[in-house]
Amino acid sequence: MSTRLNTPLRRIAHLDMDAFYASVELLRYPQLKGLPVVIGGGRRPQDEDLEAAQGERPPHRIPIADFPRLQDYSGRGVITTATYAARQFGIGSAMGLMKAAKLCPQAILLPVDFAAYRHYSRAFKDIILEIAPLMEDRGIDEVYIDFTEVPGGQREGGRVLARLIQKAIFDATGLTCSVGVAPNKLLAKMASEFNKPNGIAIVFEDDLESKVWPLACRKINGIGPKADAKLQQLGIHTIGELAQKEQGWLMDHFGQKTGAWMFDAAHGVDSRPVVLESEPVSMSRETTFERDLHAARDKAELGAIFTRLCEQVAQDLERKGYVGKTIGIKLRYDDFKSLTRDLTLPDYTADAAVIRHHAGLCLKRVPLQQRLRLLGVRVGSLMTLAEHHIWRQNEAPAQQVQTAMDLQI
DNA sequence: TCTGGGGTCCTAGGACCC
DNA sequence: TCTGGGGTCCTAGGACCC
Repeated sequence: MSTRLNTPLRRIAHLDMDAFYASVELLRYPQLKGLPVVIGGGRRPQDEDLEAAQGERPPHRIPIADFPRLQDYSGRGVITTATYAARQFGIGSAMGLMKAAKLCPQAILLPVDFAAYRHYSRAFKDIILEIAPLMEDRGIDEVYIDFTEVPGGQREGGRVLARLIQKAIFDATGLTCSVGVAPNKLLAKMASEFNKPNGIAIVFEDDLESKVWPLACRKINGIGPKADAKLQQLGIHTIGELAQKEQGWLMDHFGQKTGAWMFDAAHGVDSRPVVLESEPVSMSRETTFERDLHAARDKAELGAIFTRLCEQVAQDLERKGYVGKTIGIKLRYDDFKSLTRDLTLPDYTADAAVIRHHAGLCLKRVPLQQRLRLLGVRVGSLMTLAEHHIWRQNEAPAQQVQTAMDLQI
C-alpha cells in the first residue's frame, strides 16, 4: 500500500496535431473552411500567382475563385494532406494528384509550405516544454510526453494535464490537437486516435480488453501493410485475436524478435522510455524528375541534378554540424523499382566535392540502361563535429601508423 | 493520366579477425 | 589438416513511420 502512495503510476501521453498542414493553411486562408482543400505536389506557376495576390492584400481577402484547382494541375506529385471535406470524395494522403483530380476536380490545391509548418511545430512544442519538460519529438506534428512526475499529471489519469496543454496550444496558435494518455507509448499512441479531433482519451491497464483488443492489428504502431496482410492470411484481424496466439507460434511465423514484440504489443506491454534527445544517423536529399531521364541521353541534366543533391546534403551537414563517412546513392527506374549503393570512407566528411566524387563511384556500380525517375544522395554513419574532433585525435594517428606500416611492406 | 521526401531500424550474407 | 565459433564492419534491401 505504501509503495502505491510513493510510486506514481507511469503516465505517458501521445499528442497529435489535428490535420496539421491543412489547419495551418486554414489559419492563413479562413475563407477555405469547409471546402475540399488538398495540399501537395510540386511548385507551379499558379503558386506564384497566389503569392503575388497575397502581396497585394491580406490572404484572408483573396476570393475563393482565385485559388488554384486540382483540375489545373499537371505533373507528378502526391497529396500530403487533404481536409475532411476533400476526403468525402475519396481523396486521401499519398494519393497521386492526377488520380485525385478525377475524384474532385474543383478541390483547391495549395502548395506545401514547410517553413510555415515548421514555425507552428516549433511553437506548439515550446508550449508543451514549458508545461511538461520530458518531451520526445516524433516529427513535425507529434510528440510523446512523460506525465508521470509532472505536477497534476496523475489527476484523472492525465486528463487534467492533457486539457491544460490542449488549451495552451489553442490559445497561442489557434490549432487543435488530440491526446492519449496511457501506461506506455504504444497505448498512448493508439489512444490519441480514439477521440479525434480535439479529443482526449485516457487508458489504463485494465482497459486493454475493452478498448484495445477490438481494434485492427494495423492500429499497432509498427504493424504496416505487409505484416497486416500476413496476419490476415493467418486469420488474425484484431489485436485481441493476436493476443490469443502463443508467443512461440508468433516467433515461428514472424521471427524471434518481431514475434516477441508482437506478443508484447498485443498484451499492451511496452517499456520504451520517452527519449528527450537523439542524434541523426543519416541525412539525404532526393528528387523525382519532372520527366524520366536517361543516363546517356540526358547526361548533362542528370549530372547537374546529381551535383546539386550532393551540395544540398553537404549544406545540411554543415548547417547542423555533422560529418559522415558512408556515402550512398538511391535511384528509382521508370518501372518504380529502386536500388541503393553505398561505400564507407576511412575518414569523415561534409565536403560537397568529396561526396560528389564517391557518390559518382556508387553510380558506376549500377545498371543505367533504363530511364530513371528519381535520384538521391545520402550520407550516413554520422558524427557531430565535436565528436569528430576527438575522433581525429585518437583514430587518425592510428590510421597513419597503419599506413606507414603498409608502406614499409 | 498511378505512386513525394526524409528518416529509422532490422535482416542477412560475406569479409576479416581472434 | 580439419573444424569450430564469436564479434564487428560493410553492403543491400525492405518494412515502416511522419
